Amino acid sequence: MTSFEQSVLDIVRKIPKGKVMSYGQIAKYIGAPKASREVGWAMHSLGGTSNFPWWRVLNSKGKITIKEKSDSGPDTQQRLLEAEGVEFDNGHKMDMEKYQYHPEGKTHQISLLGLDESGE
DNA sequence: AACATGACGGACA
DNA sequence: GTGTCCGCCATGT
Repeated sequence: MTSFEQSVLDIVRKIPKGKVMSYGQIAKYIGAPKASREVGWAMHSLGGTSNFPWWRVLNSKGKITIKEKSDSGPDTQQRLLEAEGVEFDNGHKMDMEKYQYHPEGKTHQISLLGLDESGE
């Protein structure tokens, strides 16, 4: 486990319920803006670890680009997100601007969505 | 060591 | 808005 992966896990665990972050955003937050693929690889390594919110991570387009897997596929990820209140458009995309989590940027008035951001 | 691939992202057409 | 290409970085063959 590299320090990079450690950082990724640390950040992803801080994403509150009902919110998401993009691979590139996480990489940038860590200090390696070009290592978006590394973040993706880190998630791949975890391969559906249930005790960690891997599903709150998607690409900058708000699209689930995860590869089709048996245990943790795109369907599973979308289902988990919708279960947290994330609305998907056309059944496969979501409003990134609306649900993206900003660790430092203080969450805006997301409360109007009716989501309980205090729920970790 | 070299080449191909990938849970990415941004620039272009 | 969609499809393709190129750049990045790590891994697998």
